[in-house]
This record gives sequence, C-alpha cells and structure tokens, in this order.
Amino acid sequence: MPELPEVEVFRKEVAEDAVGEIISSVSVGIPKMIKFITPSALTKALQNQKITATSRFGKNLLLKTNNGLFLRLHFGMTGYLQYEKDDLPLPQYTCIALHFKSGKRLIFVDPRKFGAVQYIDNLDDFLVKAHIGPDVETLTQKEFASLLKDRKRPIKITLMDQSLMSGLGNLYTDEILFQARIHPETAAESLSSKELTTLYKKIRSVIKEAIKDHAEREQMPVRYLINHRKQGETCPQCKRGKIHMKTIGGRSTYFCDFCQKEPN
DNA sequence: CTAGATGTTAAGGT
DNA sequence: CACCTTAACATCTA
Repeated sequence: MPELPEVEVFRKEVAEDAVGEIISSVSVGIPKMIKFITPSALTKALQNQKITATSRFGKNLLLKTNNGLFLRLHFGMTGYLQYEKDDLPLPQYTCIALHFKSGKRLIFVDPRKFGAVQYIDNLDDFLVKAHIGPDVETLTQKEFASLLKDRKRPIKITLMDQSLMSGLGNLYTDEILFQARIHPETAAESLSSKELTTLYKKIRSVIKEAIKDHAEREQMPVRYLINHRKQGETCPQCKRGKIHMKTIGGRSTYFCDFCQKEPN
C-alpha cells in the first residue's frame, strides 16, 4: 500500500480522528518494529501525551505530541492504520496500539512487519541520519532538475531513490513515467528539458489525483497504468501498444512498448 | 507448491 | 563517491 499518496491519506485520517486525543496507554504487539527505543520506554514516554499535529515527510507519517516529539510511522509494504472503538481484542499483526482516554484507539497493523516506529526529538537530525531526501511534493522544478543532473542511473531507479527525493515507490513511479511517456531505463541525465518539465508536472498531477482518490486503485482513471499492470495488456492510453514487464533495479517495472520508447 | 508483492537496509563488489 | 547486484526481513495470495 504505502507510497506517498497512501501515507498522505493516512495522515488526513489521523488529523481528523486522532489529533486532540490523549494517550492513556500503549500496547506494543511487534517489538522488533520499534526502533532505537525499548517498547517499555516508548510506552512510558507516550503515556499521557496529547497528539497535537500531523505531518508527512516522504513515506513517513509523523504524529506530534505535546512535548514536541514526533512519533514516526513507516508502513513498509503492508502497513495500515485503523481508528476504532477500543474494546475488541487487538487484531493479529498489530505493531502498536495507542489507547486514548476517549475510549478510542489508533492501531498500526502490519502483516509483513517491514514497517517501523520511532520516537523522534529532532526531525532535521532524523532526516539526515536516515538519508531521507526532500519530499517530492515540495520540490520546485529547478530543484528537481538539478537533482537529476549528472545521474547516470535509469530514471526509474533515480526517482525511487529515497535519499535523493522521498515519497515515490514502485507503483507510482511506473505510473508517472508511463504518463510522461518516458522509458524507465532512460538515463536520468539524458532527459531533455522538455521531458524534465513533463516529468515534474506528472509527478504532481499523479500524486494529486491519487490522493483525491484516497489512494484507492479502483477509483483512479481508467487511462492510468495502475490497474493494467499485467504483461501483454493493451495500453489504456494509446490502445496500440502492449504493456511489458521488466525487472529494473530489482523491481517489477511495467511500461507500454509504444508510448515509452527505449532509449538509444 | 512456487513465485512474487506497494519497502528498506546490509553486504559485497566495480 | 556513484553505482550495481543480491539477499534478507515475514506473510499472504495468485
């Protein structure tokens, strides 16, 4: 699930549901997902804290507490949140549950356990140490172009490199390149300024549309690649080409052989 | 039964 | 330093 749009949808939900809630207790279900602090220390630190604000940086969701610290949630491949009445037993694969004084709870469930939870006192420091580059949504076109300058790697890999810019994952990177009609293996540095402009605009429009659709694939326009990630499908854009799959940078990459011409 | 899946990191190497 | 590949993590589903 969670690339930038999914995390942004989670953030909005938390902003609506959980901001203002006061944590009465915390349960940790998967200790290994709690980073740099023991579960008991985290539990203690969060006790009686109020959630005062939410923010997102790349694929990270940040919940600010009234002592000024940030609870960082990273959703890995399969993590998600649920805000609900705090009565039934916690579901399987609950990483952490925040129990609120209101009788509600916010739970972070992650079946594959690739996600992470951390309690951060200095955001800038964290971003530097974790090698997280600027959020793609806040990049200006100039900054974007300069980040890609002299990058010899395929554009697909470059866009997904979280240390360069953060937020894009496998699915949305394919979508953006598809709509920009750029082959995923094109060297980043070889893109023309026209292509860079298109790419930049597509990053913004695809993210915007995905968030508008609550990051639900079924809600997205049929012309999007996202619901046609299957080898041999007819391209939903040009209706002429066929969708191909190729492993690039170790990730399954889908593209149209007609819209996205191979680089020389 | 097997392969692959929205992510990240480590390790080894050029 | 820039870059590449592979493996590992844990579980589910096609």
